Amino acid sequence: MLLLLNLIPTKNASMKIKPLLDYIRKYVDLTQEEEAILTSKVIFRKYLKGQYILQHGDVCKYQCFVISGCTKTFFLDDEGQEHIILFSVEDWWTSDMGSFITQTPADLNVQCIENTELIMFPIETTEELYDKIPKLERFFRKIIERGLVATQKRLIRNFSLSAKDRYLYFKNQYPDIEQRIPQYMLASYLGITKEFLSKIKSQLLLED
Amino acid sequence: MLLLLNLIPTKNASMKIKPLLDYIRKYVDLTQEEEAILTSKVIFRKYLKGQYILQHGDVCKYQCFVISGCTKTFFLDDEGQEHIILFSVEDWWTSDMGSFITQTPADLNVQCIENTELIMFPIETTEELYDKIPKLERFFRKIIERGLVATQKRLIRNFSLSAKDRYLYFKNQYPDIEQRIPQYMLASYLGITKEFLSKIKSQLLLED
DNA sequence: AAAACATGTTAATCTAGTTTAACATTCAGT
DNA sequence: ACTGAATGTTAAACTAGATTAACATGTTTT
Repeated sequence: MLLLLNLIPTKNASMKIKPLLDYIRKYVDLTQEEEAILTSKVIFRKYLKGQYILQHGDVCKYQCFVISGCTKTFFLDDEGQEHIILFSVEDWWTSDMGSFITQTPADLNVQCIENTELIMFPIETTEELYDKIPKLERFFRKIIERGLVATQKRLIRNFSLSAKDRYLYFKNQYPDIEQRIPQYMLASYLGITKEFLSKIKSQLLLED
Repeated sequence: MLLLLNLIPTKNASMKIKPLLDYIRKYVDLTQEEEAILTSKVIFRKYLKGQYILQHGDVCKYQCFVISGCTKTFFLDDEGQEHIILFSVEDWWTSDMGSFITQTPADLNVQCIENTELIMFPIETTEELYDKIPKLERFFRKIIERGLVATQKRLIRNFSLSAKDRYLYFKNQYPDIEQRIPQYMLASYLGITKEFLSKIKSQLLLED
């Protein structure tokens, strides 16, 4: 019975793709035909907690939209230290853009820290999709613009805020994410050690 | 005589815009008509050393391509400390993308640290330009993708490299820029104090 | 040529954040 | 219920980089 249901891809796909279409609608208006073309060109996929969507050294073949779950994007420095640069939850994107646009081996790793459902845009169909649906190119331009601004602001925060203020900013900006991830991963994201994050939190508890 | 020459805008413009057209050609191929439309929609402007192209609090109305000269993009933190996030020289871009895309007051300042010649893309004609020349939207998508990757890599470097290694990276990546800017600005860009940069440089001199 | 200002150096003291290591706690697997 | 692995806390010693301040050099302005 379950197997049978899996043989009806369009119905299945049209339900799963809803979060993405809702998201796209905030930026551009697609016709029903355009939505159908889009649906036919993307890939739905589930990963289990711990699985890698992208591994350092592999060429990044997809830009991924997260339907459910949570991923961490990180790299390992020369000492093998893990540095998390992004958590992606529902309605966020993940990939190694550098690897994707140049089709060279990735510096970054993307690993699921929860069971995760994704919609993947394969590199082979991306240009075709832009040609067929110029509005999608506009959409991607806009979200990449926003991505650039967000990254720039993060850079600024790292320059100008103390570790404590970066933690408070994160807590305030993404109140739900803190509950979903281990503290040592948050410490890595904030650019500090887990011990120091622990110290910051106990200091904050004393303050009020 | 000089005045007379200035009355021939097209010829003037067609000479000045060459560096931009050469730059665009690396990403997309424009027809002669498209190049002419582009030329008619952008603004050429010169600034003197010290002048501001954008000031914190103003809404950013332009994305600027640098033909000659050098600008610094910076912000002031709560203590009034200046943090430089970008130097833009020939063939680089500058603006406050966050302010530009949302048309809200800028966090950033852009100031010329040399006499600087720019080509400015005004916000009012940008969408029109994208509609008339979809290849330009592709062009901007591509350069913004590259901008995002560069910013992300800078974030990674700030997390994983020591001040010394960040300095060496800069020196290696932009050997000519170091000669054009005062050390205290480079220190600000690297996220360290000018005194510490001075120490790093004297340490490096001792090393070999 | 002097004054004034911008930039650079050196060195002492200070601090934010790291490292190490010992000990709790939580939670999954048997 | 027991064990081991993953995660979290605390505290001491340590280090990268900041701060302050005194002095040096260079470059505009008058």
